[in-house]
Amino acid sequence: MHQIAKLAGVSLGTVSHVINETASVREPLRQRVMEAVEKLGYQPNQLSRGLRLNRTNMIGMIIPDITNPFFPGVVRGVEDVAYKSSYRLVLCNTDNDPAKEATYLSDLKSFLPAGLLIIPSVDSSLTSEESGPPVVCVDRRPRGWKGDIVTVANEDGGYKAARYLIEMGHRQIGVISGPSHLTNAGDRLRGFMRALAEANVPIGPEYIQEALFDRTSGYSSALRLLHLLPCPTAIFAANDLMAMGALSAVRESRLACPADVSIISFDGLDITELTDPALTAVYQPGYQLGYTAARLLLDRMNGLKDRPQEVVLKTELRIRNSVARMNVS
Amino acid sequence: MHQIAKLAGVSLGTVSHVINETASVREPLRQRVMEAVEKLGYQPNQLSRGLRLNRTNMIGMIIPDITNPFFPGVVRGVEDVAYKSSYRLVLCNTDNDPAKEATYLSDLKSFLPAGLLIIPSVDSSLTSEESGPPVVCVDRRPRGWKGDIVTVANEDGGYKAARYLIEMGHRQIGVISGPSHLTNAGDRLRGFMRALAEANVPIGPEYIQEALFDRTSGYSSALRLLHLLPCPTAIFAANDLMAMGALSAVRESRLACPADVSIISFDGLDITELTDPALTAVYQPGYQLGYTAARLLLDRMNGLKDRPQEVVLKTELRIRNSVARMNVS
DNA sequence: TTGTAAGCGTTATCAG
DNA sequence: CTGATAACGCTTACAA
Repeated sequence: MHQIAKLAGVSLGTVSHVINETASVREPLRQRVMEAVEKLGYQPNQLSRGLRLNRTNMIGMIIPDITNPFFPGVVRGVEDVAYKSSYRLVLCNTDNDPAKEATYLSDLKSFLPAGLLIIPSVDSSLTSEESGPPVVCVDRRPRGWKGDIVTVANEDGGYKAARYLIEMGHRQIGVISGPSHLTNAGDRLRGFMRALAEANVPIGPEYIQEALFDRTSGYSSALRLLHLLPCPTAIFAANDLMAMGALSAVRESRLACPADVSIISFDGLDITELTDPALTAVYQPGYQLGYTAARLLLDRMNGLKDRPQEVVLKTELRIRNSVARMNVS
Repeated sequence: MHQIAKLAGVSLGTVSHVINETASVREPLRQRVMEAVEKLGYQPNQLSRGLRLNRTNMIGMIIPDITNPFFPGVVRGVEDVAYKSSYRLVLCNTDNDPAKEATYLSDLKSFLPAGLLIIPSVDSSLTSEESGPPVVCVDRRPRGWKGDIVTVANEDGGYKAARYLIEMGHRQIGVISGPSHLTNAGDRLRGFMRALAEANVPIGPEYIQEALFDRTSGYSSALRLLHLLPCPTAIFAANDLMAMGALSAVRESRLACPADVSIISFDGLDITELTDPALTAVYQPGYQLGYTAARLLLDRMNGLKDRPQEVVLKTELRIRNSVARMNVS
């Protein structure tokens, strides 16, 4: 910036003024400055800029597992609205590791982002403080979180899954749930159990396995389920990754899906329509989730002062081929 | 920091010394300072810190499409080594949009990252300059790039795919290539063509479709291929996403894979072993790619001054069920 | 309309 | 061993 000022024969202040259009500068001067900017390929230093302004143009986002195809979908939703508003989205992946999440969160904050989007995997380290950038939680609710949040109707989604299984005649049902400390996992399970209870379908505790929302833990949970007697005729996996693991387990047990055991899932990622069989699932709108959260965050960044909002998006049952009709005995 | 100094009754300089262990401070003082740090929940401002030090503790990474499951794998590889060395990885997704890539690149740079990892989708905007943070390219080589780069043996991988198809008796072959301006797409195609030429298997230009490395373009390219006469008995898709699109196309054309048309792919993501049929593919080690690139970047950041390195990882054919043996007529 | 200078939160140099 | 103080690159009153 010094160089520009020198090259254009003006002062630092003036350079800043023409760059930020913060004061009307006479045309010839403006020209000279812009030329200098071009010639030197000047890029403003965001660090000093942010330091001065007390905020940068970046939106930070923390996701638990970049490897789970559900999250990239929500990231795309965020990206689309953030970029259009000329904010830059920077992503941090925590691997579901609470320590990583805490570190990334505080590190991100110390970069003074304009806003923060968090898919929390842990309760701590997140308190709706007044100071600092606006934060909106996405997909999961940390215990005691009182700020903005956008989620999907997990309880209702779980309910729908169970209803469908029951309608298809299943009475011996296994569940692969997500980590119990995650609200979305808990809600899905609760909805599922509610439907079973309403229909008087019993389910023993050993038929409810807790896994980690990833493929390998879904696989081993399914294996445990398949070794139970009586063997479940249907399995509800609380997300697609675990359902895919379950599918592998079924195959390796020399069973057929859905002939021997049906699988119903949660997420409805489009890749699961290519599996064998295509997975019936409760679809949740990942892109919309991100899109909505980002819009809300932008509103906050622009000074919206309402009381905290809670947006809940709908889910929808997508029937494909992984659930067979049972003859009720 | 002011507050800490005041609370501990010392000067700013001393606080800094204590925090960074940049001078041995007498124990009682040190104690007082640390207590103050704890009590105030002090987090150093990375902006000012970076401004002063002329570099931050973040590693920036630019990926072209977070939605393509191949990239999250390489991100994980990077993340693992970066985090262990207490660097923070921040990700930017460009959607294969050259403008976005340029913007993110220059924005990232102006945050003075300690290093930069780029999976380039466009040639421009990347010049191996002396100034600025070390940069290593991953997976694809921009035209004229003379700096560090780690890729996989794409040409050889393409060659392997064609060899296998030929060995299985296929003579009428279609190709769904990636965007021709991307080196990895070009290399894969070149290797593939070389094997065909060596085996005297002809292929008309209309049997080579260029698509965008995503599912929908893979789908429509496959449709075009399937309408040709004679219809290809095998299709090589230059990545898994396009192969999955091709699979959909085959199904919707009421053809069977591999009975009517075989598919061989490139990537070998683990989700493609659950498709129907499981996809035979040239596997490329995504995690290793990221891991290796990150190691190299760390070396550069630590002052390694060698001439630019070029690391090429091996690929490997993974035979599953999507390629049938043909009776050579 | 333009220039000057203070200050954002750190670190580093250099006296005391 | 500790404390002033300048400097990092930029924005913004305020003065000219």
